[in-house]
Amino acid sequence: MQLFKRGLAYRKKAAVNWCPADKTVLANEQVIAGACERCGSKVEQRFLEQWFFRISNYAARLLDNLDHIDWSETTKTAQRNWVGRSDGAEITFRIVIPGSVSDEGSSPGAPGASHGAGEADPSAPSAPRDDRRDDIVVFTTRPDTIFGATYMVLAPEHPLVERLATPDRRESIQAYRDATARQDIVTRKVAKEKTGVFTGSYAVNPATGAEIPIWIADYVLMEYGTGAIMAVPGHDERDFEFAQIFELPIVRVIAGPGQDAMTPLEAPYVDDDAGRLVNSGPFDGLFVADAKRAVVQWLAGREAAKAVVNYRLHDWCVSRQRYWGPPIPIIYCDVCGPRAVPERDLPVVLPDVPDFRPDDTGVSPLARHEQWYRVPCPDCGREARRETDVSDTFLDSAWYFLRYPSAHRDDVPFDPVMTKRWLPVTSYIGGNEHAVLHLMYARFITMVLHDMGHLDFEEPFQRFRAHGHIIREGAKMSKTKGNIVNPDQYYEQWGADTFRTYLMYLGPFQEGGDFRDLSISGPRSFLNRLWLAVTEATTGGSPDPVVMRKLHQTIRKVSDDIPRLSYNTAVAAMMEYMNVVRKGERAPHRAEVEPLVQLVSPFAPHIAEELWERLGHERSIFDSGWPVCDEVLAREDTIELAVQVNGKLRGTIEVARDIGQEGALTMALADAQVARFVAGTPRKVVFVPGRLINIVV
RNA sequence: GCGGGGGUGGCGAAACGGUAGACGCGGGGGACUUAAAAUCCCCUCCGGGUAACCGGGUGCGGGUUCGAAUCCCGCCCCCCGCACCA
Repeated sequence: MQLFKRGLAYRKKAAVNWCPADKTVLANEQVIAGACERCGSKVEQRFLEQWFFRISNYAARLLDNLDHIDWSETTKTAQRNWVGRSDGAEITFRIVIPGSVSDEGSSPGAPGASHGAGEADPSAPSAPRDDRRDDIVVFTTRPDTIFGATYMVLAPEHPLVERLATPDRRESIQAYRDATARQDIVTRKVAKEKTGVFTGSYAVNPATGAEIPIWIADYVLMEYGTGAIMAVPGHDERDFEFAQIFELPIVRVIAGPGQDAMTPLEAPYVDDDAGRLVNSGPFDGLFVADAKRAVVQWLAGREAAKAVVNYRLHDWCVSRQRYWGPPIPIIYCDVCGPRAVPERDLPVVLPDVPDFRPDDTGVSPLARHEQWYRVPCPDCGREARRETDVSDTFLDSAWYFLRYPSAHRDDVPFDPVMTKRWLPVTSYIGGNEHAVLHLMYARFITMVLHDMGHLDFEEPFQRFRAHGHIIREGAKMSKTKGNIVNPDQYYEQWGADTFRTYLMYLGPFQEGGDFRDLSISGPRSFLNRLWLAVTEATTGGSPDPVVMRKLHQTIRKVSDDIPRLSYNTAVAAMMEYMNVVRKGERAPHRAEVEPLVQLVSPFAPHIAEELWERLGHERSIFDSGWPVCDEVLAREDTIELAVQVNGKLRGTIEVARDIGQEGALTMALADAQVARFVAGTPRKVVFVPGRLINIVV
């Protein structure tokens, strides 16, 4: 509702995927090769009035902020690609419709006949017309190639198509538009053999003055840029393919290394770093990067072009024609238009109805319940009706983290004091499949709430790390694929603590891998041995200093590893310590194992809590704090120093921790094994304190 | 096609440019036990050698360095995202 009031929520007609058998709208992800993922029926395209959020208004911020937040690089890259910034220009082309009043007497002839580039005089470009109604604006990232634009393509849905279609072409154009509309949204956007139809009309290339044919083709999408392109087959793969099929002229306007302006084109030349302009009048010889600016500037002087940034990011469609979901809180009044439901009437509660399934009309199940949707207009009191669509569940997940600390408040979504204290989220871990959905939506909603003054931060998650995915039966585990492993069987056989510890120990947290359950007995026996060590621990005498040293080294290691998400090495370190504690048959001292129970507690909380109680503590282990490494106790007095000769390991020597190079060299040379390889005086000695000494001979 | 992550024993994996394979699984041998479980002790990268040791070894080919799994250049393969976005 707040988005609506700020003009960030709006309604428009949009194409959706519709499964005729399941009678439901499908997400693009649920359409596999043009068919419904569940029943295999051929999916159709339908046009429905839907609610959208203007996330595209935030494209620049969603992109720029990525440079300042601590997220996995892979997730940031996915978001950058999704937002998809393109720097380019909009260029205006004048239209020439044969036989109409705007036809200025030219005789176009057949498409592609004699409308090549380069024959016009670019120093005398055609003057801009006052009447711009019939102009076509295209978006391009390659304004430098305009001298090679030999035809134009509009999306079949482009509103000017009807005007451009000459009488002899109308029928085939309508047939093509119908065929395009019948395609489902997914196959429409998949690269395939190019198809298209000539409209019969022409556009004037503002650089060359040439009249170039205007085609429609479904490889141009209405929703990106302006829905129209200038086609440069000499330097674009798609245009090249199209031009070959329909025998349209292909002109070279950029030459790169190893090919000059005369070499015939067998494939488009798309390198934009090394190329220089040719056949481009005053711009010949310029590098592409410079030409981009120069051409736009030149055309801008005649109001035929302007620099433009385009984003791939589309507005977020939030309407769902389902029963289960939060009803969109809007009331339609014939007089007042769409009105927000007054705050005092929120939330809009779903009616208790028996028939909540979608039907084949494509409208929401709620639209069948007149007694629910008929309400008076909140402004004028006249008869009005509720919106009957519900909102996308992603809308809820886009702000749930704001609600969590404030779940006790019934009167507001989130408590300002709690929000200030707990948010933004310091560390967030999730699947990378959310990189462009949940994580993008949550950032957008947070930015909006920030702009409205409700939050003092605009990024919800300071740090994000993506966990890996466990692969099973060749696929990522998922509920819809049915290849999940049910943890219940593991809880029963091994216990939840063992299973948790095993999962953390399995491998690097941020990488995935194939599922296998062969080695769960390792973590299990570790916990068994922990249990024995703690329950058999004595309090008499004093702890073994060697064991205590290892204990404090382990505290340091585990404390370092957990924030790095290096859980597998943390568990390994604890196992390693356990091997020291339970060496032989000796009963460990209590001081040797008590801090270990605390280290284990995040991994095996139940056993840790139980052992903690058996150690005589009355309060929970989770109130006990975290053990701290005592660096004095952890320090080694003597170390093993590696001895290399010419970089090859020839032995190790036991030396004082802080031994210097001189002492180490003397001891190393005294070692018989080392001496065998050292003949004469060393040419060079490399000494790495505490690590190794390398004698170069 | 574009982008990201990987390639190390029989397996999962460790390793600030500094002793490759920690830790665990699997395998082999042994102690305790009537027996089993649990526990405890050894061995387990490859080749040679009774052994001490020697040689080789981190996908492939080069390079930098006293020293490379790690850094650089050029390849090969696998996984994951995105993709007719002008």
